[in-house]
Amino acid sequence: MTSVGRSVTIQDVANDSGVSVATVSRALRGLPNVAPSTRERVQESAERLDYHPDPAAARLASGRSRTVAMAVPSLDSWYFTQVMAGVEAVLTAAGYDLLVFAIDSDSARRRMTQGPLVKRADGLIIVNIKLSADESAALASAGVKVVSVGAASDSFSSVRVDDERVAELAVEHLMSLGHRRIGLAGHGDDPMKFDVPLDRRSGYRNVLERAGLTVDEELERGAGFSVAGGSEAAAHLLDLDDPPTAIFAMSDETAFGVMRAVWDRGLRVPEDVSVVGVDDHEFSAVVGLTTIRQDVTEHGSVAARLLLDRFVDPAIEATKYAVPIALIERKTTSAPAVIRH
Amino acid sequence: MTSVGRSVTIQDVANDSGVSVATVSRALRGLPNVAPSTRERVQESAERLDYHPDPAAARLASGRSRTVAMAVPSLDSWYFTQVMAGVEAVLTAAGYDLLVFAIDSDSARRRMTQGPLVKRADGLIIVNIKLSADESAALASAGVKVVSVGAASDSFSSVRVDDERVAELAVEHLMSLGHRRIGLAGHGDDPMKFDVPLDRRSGYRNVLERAGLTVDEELERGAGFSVAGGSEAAAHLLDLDDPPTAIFAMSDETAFGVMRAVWDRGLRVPEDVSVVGVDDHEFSAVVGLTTIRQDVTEHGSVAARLLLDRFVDPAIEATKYAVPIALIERKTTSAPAVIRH
DNA sequence: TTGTAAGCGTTATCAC
DNA sequence: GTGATAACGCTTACAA
Repeated sequence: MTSVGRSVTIQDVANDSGVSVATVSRALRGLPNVAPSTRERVQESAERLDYHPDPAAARLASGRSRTVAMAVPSLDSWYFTQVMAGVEAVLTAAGYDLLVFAIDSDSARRRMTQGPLVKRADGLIIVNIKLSADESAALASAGVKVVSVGAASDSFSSVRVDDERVAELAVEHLMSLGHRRIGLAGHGDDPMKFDVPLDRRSGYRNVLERAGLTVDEELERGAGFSVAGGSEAAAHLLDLDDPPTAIFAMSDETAFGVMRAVWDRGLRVPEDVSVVGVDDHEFSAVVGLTTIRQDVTEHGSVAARLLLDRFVDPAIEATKYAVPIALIERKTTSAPAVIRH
Repeated sequence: MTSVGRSVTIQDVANDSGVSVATVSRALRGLPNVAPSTRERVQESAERLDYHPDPAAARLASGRSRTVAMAVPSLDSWYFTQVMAGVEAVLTAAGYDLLVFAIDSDSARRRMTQGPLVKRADGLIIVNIKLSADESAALASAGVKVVSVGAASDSFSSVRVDDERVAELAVEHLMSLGHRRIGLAGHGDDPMKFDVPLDRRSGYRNVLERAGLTVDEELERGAGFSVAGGSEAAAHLLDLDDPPTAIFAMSDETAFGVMRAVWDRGLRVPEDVSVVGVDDHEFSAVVGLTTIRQDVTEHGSVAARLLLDRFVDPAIEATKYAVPIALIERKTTSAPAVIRH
């Protein structure tokens, strides 16, 4: 229980151990060219005095902050916070701190690339955010390393799944059960900034086309990767003159919304409508949702690791890491009960 | 697109606007004693040069970091991230940054009160974490303001719900439907650090005792406020010789796990077992879970606001803010189908 | 192997 | 109302 006031500085440790502050700095950071006996003495002093280097001073002198920033479109989505959990665990183990930003407006977006953020963090992990060339350049020139989760990029490393394949797995599964009229919930409305939905739509179309079916754009309905979005999209699809017998939702949360809309109409899943999601959300097992599984936490831990690697070797080349996926069959998909029309 | 290298400093702005750095600092921070014309000129220069003060330098000189840290037991819980969303929104609006820590080990806990964290943040928001006297003292002497969400405290402000009342509402509802044998899922196993479960158990017992029923400890089963915890607790309760006809789960996530366990046994909700949760999770409406609603995001925004208030007036007294609650009746509760034994 | 000292970019305390 | 200038606590050449 220290008294209020000035805290222990490197100078205190230097005095206590009878060496200069420079030596203390070297000793404590494990730099070479320090006599073992000296290092030991310094460490002992630091420990006894409960010394902790001031991060702001270190940042000012060295330019490095041992902090990484993470930017997500929102904080109330399961996916984003799950990624964050993966990021945090790896960062903490490496002695880095995590700064979190929700990028939900243009001003927030500007703050990410221009504002003081670039001086506060050595690296930036963006999730489901697509950087413009200017934004990338600004970050690069400020010396901020970037790793992207969700969206690919040529200028920095990224971790994502093969989104076309994700959709193909889902739709192939539905087709194999006999479905021919398959709805799509979730191709989103912001293609400028985020291309996951577009890739998944491509995968969806690929399978239909390969099977010789014509793509009916009426069956593709935007949704916000959220429960509400899924409900809205499904409501629309089910009101069609010729409604789908199955719906591929672009996330499990979207799928939950779809299921809700189905139930609200007095229909049953999967008897009347089959549903497939993506993620393998914690609740999917509870409600028996068939889904395309991906380890979301791993997205985060891999991203953090790629970033840390980049810190130790800035010359390392940008990689595109693909997380594995798998179809998990549960109870929301079955053969269509009736052949319609 | 600036070139790589040194960024714009206060000196550059000073040169550009023809005043000293001291004046620039004053002008830009809105301090008094600056001629309006000067201030305008400085602001114009800063804008044009795209100047942003270095947070580390400011922190070093002023002692304030315009950053707050948030510590949660884990990042993969809906509750915590929802609180975080509320915190982030308020902080961002006030120009503060958010540092996130998962406190899932003793070393993480130590880092929170001793390590460099205290030099990185002006304030700390803890969620469902109970500080020891020593920890509180350490934080206080380091000048870090604390606000607690979930756990109350005498030394700093807190925001929470009336947890006894939460449980009472839930159990009274069950009793009014005719249930007499009511299970409790979730009183946790870490009473040293977190007293929400204990208060909820008190509320649960209060209602039973008021009704003249005897409390059967066999019906009280720990659970980790998670889906898995709920399943485990429910499995145990349902295997009792005289199983409950209803279960009060301490969170919606716990309730989902309870429901799963009920279904796994071939039983139905609510026909065989009624279930009530707490939170009003986004998915509760989807599955029709009866619950005690609380605005979780608001927990976070209120906490952040209390902290910011404390920054402007450190002498402000510690308050205990109680967030409102309400019973939301849905489809998981009904009268017990059979009067047992 | 160790010490000296010059920064790093601000803020704050004085004078003026 | 404005300007010097001394901190703030550390890192890092450069010397020794």
